[in-house]
Amino acid sequence: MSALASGLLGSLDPTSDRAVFRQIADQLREAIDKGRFAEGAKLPSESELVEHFSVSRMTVRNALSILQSEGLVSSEHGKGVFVRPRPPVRRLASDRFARRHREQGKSAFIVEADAAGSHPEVDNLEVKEERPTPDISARLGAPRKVLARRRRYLLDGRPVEFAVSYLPLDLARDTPIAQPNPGPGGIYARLEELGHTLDHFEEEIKARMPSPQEVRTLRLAAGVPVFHLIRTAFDTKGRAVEVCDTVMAADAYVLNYQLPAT
Amino acid sequence: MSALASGLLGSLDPTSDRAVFRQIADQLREAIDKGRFAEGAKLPSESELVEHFSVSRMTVRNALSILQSEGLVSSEHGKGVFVRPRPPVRRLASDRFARRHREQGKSAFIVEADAAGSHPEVDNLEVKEERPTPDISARLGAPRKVLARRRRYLLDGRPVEFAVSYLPLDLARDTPIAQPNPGPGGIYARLEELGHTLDHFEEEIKARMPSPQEVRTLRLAAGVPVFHLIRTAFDTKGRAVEVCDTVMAADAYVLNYQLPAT
DNA sequence: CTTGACCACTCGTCTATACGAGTTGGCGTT
DNA sequence: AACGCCAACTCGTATAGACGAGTGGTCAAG
Repeated sequence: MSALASGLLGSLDPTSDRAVFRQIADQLREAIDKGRFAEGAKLPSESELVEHFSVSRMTVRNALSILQSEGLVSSEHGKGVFVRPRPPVRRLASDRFARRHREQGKSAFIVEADAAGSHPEVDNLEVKEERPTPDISARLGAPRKVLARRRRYLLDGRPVEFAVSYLPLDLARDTPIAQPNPGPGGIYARLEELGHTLDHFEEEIKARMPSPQEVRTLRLAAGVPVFHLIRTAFDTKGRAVEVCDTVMAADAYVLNYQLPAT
Repeated sequence: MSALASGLLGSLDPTSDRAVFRQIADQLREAIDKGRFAEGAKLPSESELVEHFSVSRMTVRNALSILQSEGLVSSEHGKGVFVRPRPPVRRLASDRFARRHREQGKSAFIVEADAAGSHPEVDNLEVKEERPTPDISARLGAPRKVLARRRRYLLDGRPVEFAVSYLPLDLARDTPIAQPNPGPGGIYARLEELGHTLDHFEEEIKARMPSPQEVRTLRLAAGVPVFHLIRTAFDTKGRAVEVCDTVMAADAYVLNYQLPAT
C-alpha cells in the first residue's frame, strides 16, 4: 500500500516556507486533479501518509481537512478517505414554471427527474398556518398570517432540496392549496383557477455554507455549499401571491436562466 | 476578559455523546446567532476558551475551525478570532444587459457601483488570442481560436469577481473588441455595431468552494463559496457570439432574475 | 455452511507540549 | 515629544502519544 503512495506522491520541500500540511494538501490536490486518484478512489490512509512524508499524524489530518473543506474528498469512519464523486446534477431551466408545463398531472420535480432517469421522491410534507417572519411578511405585502407548505425533495434516495412555500392565508384558506396534495399542476394551477392569473416570478439567489440544521436535513458532505433561492410569484394585478424559500445542495444543481437582450 | 467568556458561554455536558469540540462550536455559534457577539466583535481568545471549558488548546482550535469553515468567523494572526461581518452585497438584476443600459458611456459595473455608493475598480485587464478549451469551444460553435478578455472587478478595494469573455476570433479580430478598452457600452454595444444584433443571453449558475487559485485572486476568507456563472450571448441569427465565464465571491452577491409566467 | 469471536486496520477525539510569527502597547531612552 | 525596543498577548505550525469506535476480514466453533 505504501508503494501506492510513493508512486503517486512526491516529497516535501523543506526549504519552502509553505507550511508542511499545505504542501501535503497541495500534492494530494494535484494528484486528484490530474486523475491519479479517480473519483471514488481511496486515498492512502493517514498512517501511510504519515510514513511517506515522515510527519506526525495531526499534520496529515490537517492536510486532509483542507481537502475536505474544499469539497474534494470525504472521509468515512473505519474505511478511509475517498475522492468525492461528482453527483449527477439537475438542471433547472428558467421556463420550468411556464403555464404549458402545468397542464399535466404530475409535479415539475417528478416529471423532470423521471425524464432524467432518476428516482424522485417527495418527503416531509407539512402544511401549517403560521405567523410570517418579517422578511416573508414584507415580500407578501404584510399579511397577518400565512399558509406554509414544507417539503423535501430526494433524487435516488439523496435529499437535494428543502422548500417552504408561503401564501397569504386569506388567499389560501379553505382552498385545495391548503391540502397536502393540491392536485394536478400544483399550487400555481390552483392559484390561477382561483382568479390569480400569474404574471411573472422573481427569483433571488444566494450561495453560502449550510447551517448545521441544513447539513442534517440535506445530509450534506463537508465542503458543499447551498443555494438559497427565494422566488416570489406575482399575479397580473401586481400582487405577490406566493413566496417560495428553497435551500438546495449546490453540488446537485445547475441553474439555467434565459434573459432577453432587449 | 475571562469574565466575558463566562458571562456569554455556558458549560459542557459531559454525559452527552456529542464531541466536546462540537459542543464548544455549538455554544459559540448560538452566541453569535443570538447577537451576544456582534458582527466584527472579537471572540474570547483561544487560551481564554481553554480555561473556560477546561480543555486542551487543540480542542478549542478544532471548534473554531468548524465555525471558520461555516463562514461564521475568521481568524487574524496576532489579533484574535472575529465574527465575520457581512459585506455589502451587490444585487445583479436580470435586466442588467438590456439594450437601454448600454447607451451611456460607462460600464455596467461602474454605473451600478457608483449608484450604490461604493468605489468600483477594474483590474488585471488582459486581452489575448487563445485556443479555446473544449467546453468554451462547444458553446461558441467550435471556432479554431478565440479572443479572451480577462478582468477582475473590485468594490471598495475588495476583489469580488473575476471574469473572462471569449469571442470567436473571426468575429473579434481587428475590431474595437480586441482593444483593452472597447469603448462606451462595452463589447455588447460593439457587437451590435458589427451587425450582430443581440437576441438573448443564457446564464448557467453553479456554486462551489473555491480553488486555492480563486482564494488568492478574490482574497476569499475561509468558508466563502463562489458563484460560477457562464453566460452565452446569442445574436438574432441564433449564433453564440460570446461566452463570459465569471467567478464571484458568493458573499458579495445576490443574483436576481425575473421570469415570465407564460 | 453459518455464526460468532477476534483482530487488524481505518478514522475520530483529546491531551500536553513546544516553538514560531504577527500585533499591540508600554516603558525607557533620546 | 518622538523613537525604538521589549514584553505580553494573539494565532499558526508541528510533535508524540493515548484511547475510542466503525469496518471488514480470518478463522474456529457450531
